[in-house]
Amino acid sequence: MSDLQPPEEAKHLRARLQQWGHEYYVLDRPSVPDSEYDLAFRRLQQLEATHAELREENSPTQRVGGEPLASFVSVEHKVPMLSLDNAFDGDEMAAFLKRVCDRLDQQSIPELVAEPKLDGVAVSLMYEKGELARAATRGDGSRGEDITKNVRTIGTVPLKLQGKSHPELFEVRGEIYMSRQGFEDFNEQARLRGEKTFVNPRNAAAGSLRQLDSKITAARPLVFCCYSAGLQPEVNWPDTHWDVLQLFLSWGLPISAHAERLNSLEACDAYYDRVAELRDTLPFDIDGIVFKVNDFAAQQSLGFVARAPRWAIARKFPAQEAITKLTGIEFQVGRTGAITPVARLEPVFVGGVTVSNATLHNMDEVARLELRMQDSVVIRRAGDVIPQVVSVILERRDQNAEHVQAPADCPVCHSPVERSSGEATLRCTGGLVCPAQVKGAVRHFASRRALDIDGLGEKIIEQLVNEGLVRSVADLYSLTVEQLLPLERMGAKSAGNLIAAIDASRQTTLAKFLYGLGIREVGEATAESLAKEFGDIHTLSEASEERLTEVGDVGPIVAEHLRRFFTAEVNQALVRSLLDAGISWPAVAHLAAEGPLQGQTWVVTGRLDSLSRDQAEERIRALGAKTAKSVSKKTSTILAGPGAGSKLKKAQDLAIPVIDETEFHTMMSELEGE
DNA sequence: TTGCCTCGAGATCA
DNA sequence: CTCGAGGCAA
Repeated sequence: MSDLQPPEEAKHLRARLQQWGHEYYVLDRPSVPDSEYDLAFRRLQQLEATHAELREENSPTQRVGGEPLASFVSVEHKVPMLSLDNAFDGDEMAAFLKRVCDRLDQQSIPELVAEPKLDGVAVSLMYEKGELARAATRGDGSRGEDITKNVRTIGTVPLKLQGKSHPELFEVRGEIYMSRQGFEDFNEQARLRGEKTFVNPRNAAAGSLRQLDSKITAARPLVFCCYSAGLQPEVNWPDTHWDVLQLFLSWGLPISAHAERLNSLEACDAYYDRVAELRDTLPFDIDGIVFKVNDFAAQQSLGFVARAPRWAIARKFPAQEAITKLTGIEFQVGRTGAITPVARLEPVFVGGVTVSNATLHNMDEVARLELRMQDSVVIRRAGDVIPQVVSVILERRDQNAEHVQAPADCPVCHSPVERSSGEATLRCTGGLVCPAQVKGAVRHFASRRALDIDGLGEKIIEQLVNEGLVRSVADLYSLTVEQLLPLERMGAKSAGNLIAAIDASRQTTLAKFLYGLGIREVGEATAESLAKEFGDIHTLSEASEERLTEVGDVGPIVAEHLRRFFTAEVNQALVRSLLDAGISWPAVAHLAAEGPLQGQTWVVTGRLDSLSRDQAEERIRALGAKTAKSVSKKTSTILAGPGAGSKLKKAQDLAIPVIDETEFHTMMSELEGE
């Protein structure tokens, strides 16, 4: 070996280490003793240490981690990482398959690929010229974080693909997880060292990936398993999902050992039952089975809904349940005054976490459960996360158990409670008199998506309101450093930072401001639409309900909430003082002002192929027209796709021009060209 | 809703 | 050393 020149020797060592690593981690069948691997590994380290020019990012030596990062960088997913629709029982599974058949316009079920759904963290790996180029978290689906350095340390992730003829660039998606054994062993070691332990393998995996120091990640027993392609080449690529998995496998990318092709509902159910049976004996946690339509052409014709493909579904295992005791009920008052009963529970470990609270939503739910104080209850972690009280175990009820009383007045400010007809929720009528509502309003106002006031967290708000320093969001703008200093955990530095953050929030956007006001039913999207449509707060605050309804996604209910908000004296005063405090925003060009379609009102209905209805409306509004959801005699034109129903009929009755998608595109490009 | 990581800064102790 | 805030993931 030593008769080789260093470059050749390094190359040679890398090839061998890569092969041995693959045998060890992926195939689980080492062909050489650990000692031989270690020897070669150290030799390579030595070579790289003495010959800087021989260092490589994807050398096996990089598996031990490198220099810590200052922060994670945000990266874009060219192909969005969507989530999957869930099926919680056999009926929903059957309904999914029926939808697939209907949409494909065929009688028989297309071939499906099934595999267990690993309970870990989803990741995207980009391979460029056969080498790992980038690894990223899922994030919000369109942007995630670059965790390449951490992922490089995971033995089962190939740094270089095996074989030849890999595409120039492609993306592998999969799950990074910790095996049950790895998790137990790690915790055992941590306990011995007196360090803190993880509560479940999933959190252990997620936590390990979030380390800025990849050396720490390297010491964690993480495993990778891939389940699909993301960005994929257009030529020289298989036609089916299954073949892609086999191709991945041939390149050394680990795939599920349990993947199978299935052809019927019965086969899917049988597969599900079989894996469910196996679940406890598997070396890793799973939370269901994923079924995907195998053929890419079929996938393509099925397409997507909102944030999930129509060609795949996750059939979840029944949520884990546990029995515990209700120790009390707390009535929480939210920022709109809504009073929510929350069950306080004796802590129980269920589905990997300790649950001690569960929302009961409203008094109807309490009645439905027939819940009484101190009852024994069944708790479930529903869907993914939110704990639910499923039922009461009546046999264990104490004879004298007290009924749950709805509060007659607000538990915080003692204002009267109202329950409007048709609504299940109780509401405190205190408004700004109620400290709980003020705290909620401030928290919302300061939140990231609203005015984004840094450093104004829960505890500080609590103190500000309790001390009487803040009675409404407007009071934030007259706070001084001196007023803040007496608060807990508030030194000169923090106080200065907070005042500066509040000051900075004066410069904002109309949409953020509107959203921050916390008007009922006005979320980010609606606030954005309103800002675009009206451009300034005065016109908006004086707009009639009818005028408001003309805005996309504002219906009669939202319009009424808006009207009610802006006609209330307190709110007018609030807006005035906020503006007086110097809150301002750059003028918004409001789109309805001009454009070739000015004065027209369009309605979009039916299914469109090349774009969503919302996108079509967006495009229409950009040309100056308004869009509405229902047809009236004021409607100028209706864009109708296949499946249009009553709206199309009404348009025909009223003799309103109807165009189809093709005409629409022609028309739009002409007008946009002007 | 819970659990995890990271950062800045206040609190505490030597 | 500990706490609070903030961000992220399921």
